[in-house]
Amino acid sequence: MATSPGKTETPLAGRRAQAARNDEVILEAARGVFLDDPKAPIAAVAERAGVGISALYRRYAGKEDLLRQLCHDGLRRYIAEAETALAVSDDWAAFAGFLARVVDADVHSLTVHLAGTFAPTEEMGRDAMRANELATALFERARASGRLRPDVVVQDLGLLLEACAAVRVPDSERTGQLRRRQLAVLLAGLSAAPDTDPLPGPPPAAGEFDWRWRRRE
Amino acid sequence: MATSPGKTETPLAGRRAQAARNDEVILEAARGVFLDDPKAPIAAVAERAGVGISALYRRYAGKEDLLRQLCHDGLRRYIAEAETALAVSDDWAAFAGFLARVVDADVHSLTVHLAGTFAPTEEMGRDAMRANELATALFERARASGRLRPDVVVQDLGLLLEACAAVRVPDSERTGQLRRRQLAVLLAGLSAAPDTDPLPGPPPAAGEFDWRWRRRE
DNA sequence: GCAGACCGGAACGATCCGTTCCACTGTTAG
DNA sequence: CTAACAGTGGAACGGATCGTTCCGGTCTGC
Repeated sequence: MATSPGKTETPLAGRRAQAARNDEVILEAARGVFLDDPKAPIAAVAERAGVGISALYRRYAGKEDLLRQLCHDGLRRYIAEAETALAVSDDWAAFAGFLARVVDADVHSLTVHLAGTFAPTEEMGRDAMRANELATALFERARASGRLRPDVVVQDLGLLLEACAAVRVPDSERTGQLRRRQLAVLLAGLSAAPDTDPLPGPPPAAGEFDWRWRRRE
Repeated sequence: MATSPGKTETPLAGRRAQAARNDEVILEAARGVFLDDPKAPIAAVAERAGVGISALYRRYAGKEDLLRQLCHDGLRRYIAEAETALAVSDDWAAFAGFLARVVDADVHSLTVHLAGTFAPTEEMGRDAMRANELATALFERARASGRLRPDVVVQDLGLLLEACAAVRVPDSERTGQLRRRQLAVLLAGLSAAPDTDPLPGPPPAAGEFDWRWRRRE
């Protein structure tokens, strides 16, 4: 809507423009709120966005709709970062950079932690598969670079991301710093070292984390 | 029931014995339930224990009381494990063994994740300080063994435990295995390696995680 | 000017949950 | 033997929370 009304060229005026801006404001507020607490009330989103509840319900059929949108956006971000990384020539740098950007953007909280709170669409299913393929490709390249210890598997990335997302302090900037630190420790731990013991237990298997996508609560 | 109780020597008869057994059953159920979800309803505990709600309220003044007890128990367990570890002569083995046992017992979920849901007692405050001292002692010994990279600090243990506690799959035994794996990766990451980059950002500081103990929600 | 897009926020109804209450039952002291 | 009673199960209650709806008001684009 609002694509060609002779005058809406200027970005800042009119009711239409205000509404269009609200689209973004609301999404950003929702991201902030649900990142912090996946089961926050929808009123918290409205408050944070500085709008009324109606402004939300005008855009989304219900809470589930909003959550789905948010999660899907996260998934797309994940895919985009992976594609960007795949264009990097240095195998290890591509891998490490990808993880750093995914951790920085808190994509994990946006996807995995929100999953199960809504009915996923088929498109999300396809995107999730594609995300897996891309991550696997990045992982294989990292492995080929020889800097990974031989007994890690792609699924270890799930544990790694979970570990980073679990770091949480009140100040969000500081949270980012600490997550980077955690990531560095984990990457060091996944790196090939001549004399370390092999990792214990059966490695995480494909599909072992799929339960998160099933309806919860 | 009603096995002629010549005396209450036999551990299995009588109302009194049943009640005494319930003490333990209830605590165990509560541990299981609140470990899984810190804000689970109290009725879930009763159900899991196979008792009525009254049996709970007969023992604890309210939910907060139960939570406090559980958390304090976890803290004591932490202290006990640390003391056991300090008796081990090999510095690194003491350190690694301590962490493994703390992770296995899920002490972190019992303490940190429950903190903030109740008003802590002064004794808990003292115990928390003691726990910190013991952990620091273990950490210093580990550092003295030369197997730790120089830029890690005691507070990194908080991140490490959080990372392990964040690993969660429906099957609890499997969860334990995966946590051990995560722990192994993290310990490898914290180990001294000749050519690694220093860890990024300011290291976690003392008191930076104290906010968890302040009242939440 | 006026139809209607857009919005704020009160109101509503459905849950959920902690706690209380009461009827019941087996135990045990006397 | 029996009268208290500790111990219990679970229904009932009251308060809180939250998703959603609804209505009255405002401003805009035509």
